[in-house]
Amino acid sequence: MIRRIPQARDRGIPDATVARLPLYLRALNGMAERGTPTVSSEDLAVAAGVNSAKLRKDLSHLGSYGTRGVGYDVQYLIYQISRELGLTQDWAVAIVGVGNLGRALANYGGFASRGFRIAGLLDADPHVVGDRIAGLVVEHTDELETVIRQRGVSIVVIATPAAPAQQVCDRVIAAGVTSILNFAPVVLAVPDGVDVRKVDLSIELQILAFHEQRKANGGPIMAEEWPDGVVM
Amino acid sequence: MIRRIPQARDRGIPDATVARLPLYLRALNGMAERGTPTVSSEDLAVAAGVNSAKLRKDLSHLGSYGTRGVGYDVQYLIYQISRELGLTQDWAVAIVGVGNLGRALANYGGFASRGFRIAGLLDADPHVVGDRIAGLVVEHTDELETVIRQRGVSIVVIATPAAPAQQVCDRVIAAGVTSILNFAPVVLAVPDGVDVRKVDLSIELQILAFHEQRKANGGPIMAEEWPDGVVM
DNA sequence: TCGACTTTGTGCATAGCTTCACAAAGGCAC
DNA sequence: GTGCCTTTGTGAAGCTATGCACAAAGTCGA
Repeated sequence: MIRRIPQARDRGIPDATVARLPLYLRALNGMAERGTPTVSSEDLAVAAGVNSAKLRKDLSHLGSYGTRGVGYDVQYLIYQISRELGLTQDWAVAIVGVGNLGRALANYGGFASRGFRIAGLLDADPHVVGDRIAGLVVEHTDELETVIRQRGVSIVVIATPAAPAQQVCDRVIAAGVTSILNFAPVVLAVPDGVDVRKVDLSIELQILAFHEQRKANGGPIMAEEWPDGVVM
Repeated sequence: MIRRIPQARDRGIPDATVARLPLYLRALNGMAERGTPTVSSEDLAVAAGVNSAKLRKDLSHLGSYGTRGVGYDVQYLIYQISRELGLTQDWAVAIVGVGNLGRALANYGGFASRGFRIAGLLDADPHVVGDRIAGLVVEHTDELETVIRQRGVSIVVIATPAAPAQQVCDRVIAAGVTSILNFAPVVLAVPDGVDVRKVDLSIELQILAFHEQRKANGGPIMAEEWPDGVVM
């Protein structure tokens, strides 16, 4: 039926693997810049901060792209991972909410270099609309649907406060978007078929605080030896 | 070295659970603001976007704080989760790197409300040093060790570019910090006993792109049914 | 007090992820 | 070609996380 020539086994890549592919890609790009022609799973694993067996298993899900006794060709592996992640095509991204975070995202260089093109910046605040940020003029959120449809936006970043996030979410989904990156501190309700990924800055700090508290209390072993405290 | 004593009465809370506690906490805070006195695991699970059995199992790791037939007392559960996460104490946080992202973090309200006090903003750029952001004056990174020691900083946020991140990391560890939140796109090398959590904005987009590409290609179900193509 | 009803806490089965360990595969020297 | 060396790719084992299903434990009205 449909020919998928370069891709014999792109079925069912585990989520955990997909989440690590960008990590490998970054490590590989660093090696490519330094002119390294090939890399072993051991070296790449160290550069990416993972176990080498895990790395090999991850890569085996993409195909058999290594050479036994030698390792992986850096350029070829970069291409294969990029293709698997969909980074060989151009993705139009819109950022909704141009506060501090939205500005930081708009100016973040890590997007453009990986095939993500910021196609629109939108905000509800008339004082922000018209500002020029990272080469784009901020538009009013009234234009949300128009921007999405006319510029082929397929990924939307929500960087608004918590309150308007769900409404923005509903609107972009109605406009056909099925991939959302959410920075607002709310759980977005979305229909099946829509992917939401969430980044929460304060959650990460809270997880750190948990571990820090453990350390301060004399380590994880002592904790269990505390007597039961006052119970309500 | 860390002793691992697997004990029956182990108070070790699974990492997956710890990562969800802040989520529950936020949902509970919303309920507390609306004056809700008690909540069932079912309702709280919906608010947090998880399965109710998972929520109950997570909470059971903290203790038996619910009442059968009734649910959980919102205020009491907030207190217990906060205490477990270490949010009942005050954490002094320093942010290194006051670019767009550092500014966004400094102005982010979600920190102060959870016991995280920003005790220092540092940058290497003399043009930025002296700026007043979120009530603090930006200091030069030369002062890093002084700021950490004199203000009791126990958590450091690295929001610098990739290049200086490892050096900043080394210095804060040398100054006694063992919890680091890293926004720089590098894998930080740290000794045992130091916790690093990493937030990478472009990785999240790449994961979204992967799934978006899958959808565009006819969905993940069809993929398995494609015949094997040409293999290199 | 009792019985109907609600909701927790958890045993258990399952699914998914990680790590080990090693046979298979390729390069290289001679 | 042969033998040795390196490194991949993967079967299998072990570990962690998930979700079902239900007994236990509590509330509440009569």
